[in-house]
Amino acid sequence: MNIETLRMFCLVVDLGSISQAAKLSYVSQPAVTKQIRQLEETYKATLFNRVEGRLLLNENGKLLYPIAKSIVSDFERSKEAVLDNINQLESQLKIGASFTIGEYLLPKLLGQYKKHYSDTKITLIVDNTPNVLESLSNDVIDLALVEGNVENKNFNVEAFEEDQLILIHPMEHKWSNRNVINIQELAEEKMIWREPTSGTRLIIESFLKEYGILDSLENYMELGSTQAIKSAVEAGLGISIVSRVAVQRDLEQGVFKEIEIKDAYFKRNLWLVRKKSRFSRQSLDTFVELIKNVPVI
Amino acid sequence: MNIETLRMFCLVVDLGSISQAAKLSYVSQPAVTKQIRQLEETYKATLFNRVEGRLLLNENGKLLYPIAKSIVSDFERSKEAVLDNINQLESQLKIGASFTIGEYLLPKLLGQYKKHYSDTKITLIVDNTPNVLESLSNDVIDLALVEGNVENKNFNVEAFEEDQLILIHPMEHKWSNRNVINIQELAEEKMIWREPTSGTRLIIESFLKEYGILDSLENYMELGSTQAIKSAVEAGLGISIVSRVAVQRDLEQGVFKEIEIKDAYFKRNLWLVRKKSRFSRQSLDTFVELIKNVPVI
DNA sequence: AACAATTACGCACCACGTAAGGATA
DNA sequence: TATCCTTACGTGGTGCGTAATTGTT
Repeated sequence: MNIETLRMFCLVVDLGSISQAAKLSYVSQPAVTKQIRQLEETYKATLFNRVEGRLLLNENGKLLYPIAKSIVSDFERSKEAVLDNINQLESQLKIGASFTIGEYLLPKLLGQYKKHYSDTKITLIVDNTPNVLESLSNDVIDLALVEGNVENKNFNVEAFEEDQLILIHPMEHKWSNRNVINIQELAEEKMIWREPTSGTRLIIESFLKEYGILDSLENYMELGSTQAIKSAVEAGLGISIVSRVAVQRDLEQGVFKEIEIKDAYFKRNLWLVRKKSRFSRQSLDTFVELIKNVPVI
Repeated sequence: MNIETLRMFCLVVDLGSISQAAKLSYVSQPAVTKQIRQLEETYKATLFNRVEGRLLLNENGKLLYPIAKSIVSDFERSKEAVLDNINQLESQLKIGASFTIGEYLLPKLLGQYKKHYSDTKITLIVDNTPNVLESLSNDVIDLALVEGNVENKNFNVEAFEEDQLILIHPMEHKWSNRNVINIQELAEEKMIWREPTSGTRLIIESFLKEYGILDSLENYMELGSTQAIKSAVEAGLGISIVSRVAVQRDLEQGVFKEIEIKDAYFKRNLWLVRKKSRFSRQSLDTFVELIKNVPVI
C-alpha cells in the first residue's frame, strides 16, 4: 500500500470530491479514481457510498480515515526527523586528522573556515592514522586528513597538499655555515627517529632505502612524537628528518636550521579521505573545496 | 512510499540482515536491497552503515525505525478495523420489504433462516417500495424485496417468486357455489380497491385494462391497506383482487373464498433487489440463495 | 451545457527474479 | 568455500494520462 494513496484518500474525503482532489494534486481525475478503487480493493470493502455522482464516506471509510491521517502524518514526521538530523549534522563538521596534520597544519585552516562559515561547528579529533580511518568508517568523523597511503574501496581519497620531509639540525652544528650536504654525510651524524610504527618513520625509511643509505645509519635515539624530536634537535642532541609543516615556524624563529640534501627531495602527499556516499553534504563539500584550494603551508 | 517497504525495513533492522529478511519474506535478496536503497533515496540519507558486508543501523535509521514501526502497525490496525466492521455487518442482515411481502411472506422465511443461521441477526424494515429502495441506496438495508418494477442501474434485480393476484369474495355471496366466473361479471359487483398510489392497485388496473373491463368497474370503496380490504371482504362489503400471499391463510381458514376468473390469470413477479457491489457478503448471499430456492407461498 | 465519476486503452516506468560480481571469514 | 550485499539486465505488472461514456444539475 502506497502512503501517497492514503494521502489522496484523505484529500478526497476532506474535499468531498475526486475531481477537486485531482486538481489540487495535479494528477488526472481517472488516476484518483483508480487510487481510491485500489484502496477499496486492498481493504476488500467499499469506502464511499456513490450516490448521485457524489461520494459519501461510508462506515468503512470513516474507520479508515483517522488512521490514514495518522499514517500520513507519521510519514511526514519521519521525513522531518531524518531531515532535521541531516541538517544538524550539516551544521557540524567532525574532522579527524593524524598527529602531524592535526597539530601543525589544521588549526589555522580551521580558523579560516570558521571565519567564513561561522555557523558550522567544527570538531577536530587527532589520533594516529589507523584510528582516524576507523572513525571515518564508523561515521564518527566526516573527513579524515592523513599522510599515509589509504587503501579502502569504501573511501574516496584525494591528495590535498604536498608535504616535504626535510633535514633539520641544531643551530650550533658543524653544518651551520653550509647550505647543502651529500646524503652520505648523514651516516656520520646522530639521527633521531620516531618509533618504528610511525607512518612518518616508515616513509622516511623507504626514501633512505631508495638512496641506499638506510642501512648505514645509526639508530641513535627514538622519540614518540614530533614535538619531542624538535625539542631534542633544539637541545643539540642530534639531527632528524621531519615534516616541513611541523617545523615551519621553528625554522622562521631560528629554533633549528634546515639543510638541503644534494639531489634528494623527499616529498609525500597529504591525503583527504571521505567515505563514499550517494548523498552529498554541503558543509563538508565546502570545507573540502577550501582545503584543496587554499595553500596551507 | 510503500508501506511494505517500511515493513521490510523494520524486518531488516530486526533481523540485522537483508538476506534473512528476504528469506522470511519469500522474496529475492536483491529485491530487498533495492527496497532499502529506495528508502534511502526517498529520505535522501543513508539509513545503514555498511561495514564488512554487514548492516548497522545509523542515526538516521534509528530515527526512522520507531516511526516506520508505528506506520506499519497503524496500517495493520486499519485493515483490522475495516475487517471487524465487515464481519460485524456480516453477522447482521438488514432486509427491507414492501408491505405485502414484509407482512405476509417474509416472517416464516426469516424463521427458517434463523433456524439454520442463528448467529446472524436479522432486522426487517417494512415500508412502501420507494422508501425501501431509498434505504437500499443509502446502505440502510442490505436487501430489498418488493413487488413493483425496479429501474436503477445501481441495483441488481432478480425475480425470486411469482405472486398471483386472485379474486376473493365473502363466504356469503351469490358466487359461493361456483368455481369460476366470467370477467364481465365483475362489473356487477361491489369492488373494493386499494388507494390509487398503491403499487398493487396499479398492477391490478393494468391487468383489468388489458381485458377491457377496467372502465366498466365501479369504484365502490377504497381502503388503505390489504388488511383493511380483507376485513371488508370478510364483513361482506364487497369483493376484491388481492395478492395470494396475503390471503393464503384466510382462504384455508374459510374467512372468505377465492374464485377463478375464466381465461384470466393475473400474476406478477416478486423482486429481490441488491445494490451492485464489487465485494460479496457471505450472509447476504446465503439468504438470497435460501429465498430463491425455498418455496415461500 | 457543464460537471463529476467511471471505463478503456496505450505507454512508460518500476519492482521483481535470475545471474554475475565482489568482499569477508 | 560459504555467506552476504550489490550490480546488471530482461520481463511482467502497474500507474499514469488521454479520450470516451454515463449520469447529474
